[in-house]
Amino acid sequence: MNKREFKDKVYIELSKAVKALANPHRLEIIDLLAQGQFTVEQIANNTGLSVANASQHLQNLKNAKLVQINRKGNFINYSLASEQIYNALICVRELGMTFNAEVKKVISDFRNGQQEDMRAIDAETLVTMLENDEVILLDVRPEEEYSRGHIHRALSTPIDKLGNSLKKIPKRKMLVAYCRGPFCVYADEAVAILTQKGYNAVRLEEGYPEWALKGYPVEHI
Amino acid sequence: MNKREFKDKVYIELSKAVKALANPHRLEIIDLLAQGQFTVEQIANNTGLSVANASQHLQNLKNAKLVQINRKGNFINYSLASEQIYNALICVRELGMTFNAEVKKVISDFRNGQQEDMRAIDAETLVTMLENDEVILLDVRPEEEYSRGHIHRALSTPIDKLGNSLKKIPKRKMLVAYCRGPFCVYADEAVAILTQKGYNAVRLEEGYPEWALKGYPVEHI
DNA sequence: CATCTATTCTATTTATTTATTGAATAGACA
DNA sequence: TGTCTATTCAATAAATAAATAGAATAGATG
Repeated sequence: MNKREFKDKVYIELSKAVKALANPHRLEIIDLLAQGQFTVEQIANNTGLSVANASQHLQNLKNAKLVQINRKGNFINYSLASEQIYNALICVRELGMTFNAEVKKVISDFRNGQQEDMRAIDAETLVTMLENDEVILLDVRPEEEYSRGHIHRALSTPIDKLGNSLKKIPKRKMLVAYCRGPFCVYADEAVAILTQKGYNAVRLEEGYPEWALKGYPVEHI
Repeated sequence: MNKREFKDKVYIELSKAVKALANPHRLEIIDLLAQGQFTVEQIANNTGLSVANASQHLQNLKNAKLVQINRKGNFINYSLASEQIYNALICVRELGMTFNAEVKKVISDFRNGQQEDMRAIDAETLVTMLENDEVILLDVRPEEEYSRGHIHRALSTPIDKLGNSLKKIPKRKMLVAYCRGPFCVYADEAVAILTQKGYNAVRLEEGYPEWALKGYPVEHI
């Protein structure tokens, strides 16, 4: 094997891993799987794909060793093969958000369209606020995802049942809502509703997976 | 814009950045550009591409804002748009090397093919050794790349003129050779030659760009 | 201004990727 | 054992990406 053959082989193999990530649907699937395991149908529903199409993309990710399966009864659950995969997604997200102005534009357009000034606080600030007991932290993801793991001291208030949860929440404290990550809009929706109801609410910049990856305190049941 | 449209747009834009990296030749080009700026022809020569083809790939990278141009006389020099791009490459490299066993295999096959036990030391070890004046550090990249920037206290001993350089190098000290990065074979070739001539030589795990990115001492002229 | 040359563009062919549909499969459970 | 069902496979069509070769361009230099 000469130098050129060696380099060709190495870069071709390397590009296979990148190609597995080089598709909008697969990026969305990885982002979703960072919350935990999901069946093919759940993945299809969450991403707007047909089941067959979702399955194909999952095969693609599985071949690249980025996801793994785990059979439970009649269902097959897909999950990330390792935390490092999410790390790569964060890397790629940084790249996209830094060098593709369009990404930033789409996000700010969407948030402005919601007619809310979506201020966000970061993980470090939240840690201090939680220590001082200044805030109530709301996990607005579906309950199932909360139960798999959530930020220490967060309450489960799924976005679609937010109305019910409000009764228990006093208005005098500041609320912080978080969800799956920067491209998940549950927290935005929650802040919009809460603000409209007279609460003082902001979103957390980080989603649950990033929070956990940074080593901040989490709880599993 | 509804939720689905928003997500579709975000992930499509995000995938554009990834698609720019999802090609073996473009990965190799990025790896090369981490050494500094190169003309289209230099890039073509270094990667085994035709000039027209290299130019096309460069346009692709330019559209994704990953590389920038800088005109000098009759030539156009391409360089990475920011250090962060190389960061993304490292991320992707980690992903590939961790989850694609084939990458590791190709590398070890190639090194074994050279009939040398290619031991390597890491940056931290080297720093200590340099402080204790225990080693001579050799930059075996082309002289031009050395002159753009190199590791503090390294000598320029380009691989194709290594024979000439040897006269000045005493045999009693250990030699450490480094080059462009993990997929560059100059350091391997150098270690093979040096060992064969009776020197005690090893390669540095990191290439120059990684060394610099980690904040270890460098020198520019 | 004319020429030279590094680079880019255009057109074409070939290869790869994606979505869709309907059929096939593999495992669970009665 | 047979049925049920979640998932995958296979075939096709449509879209996108890549390599090649030759023409075009833009800027430098005399």
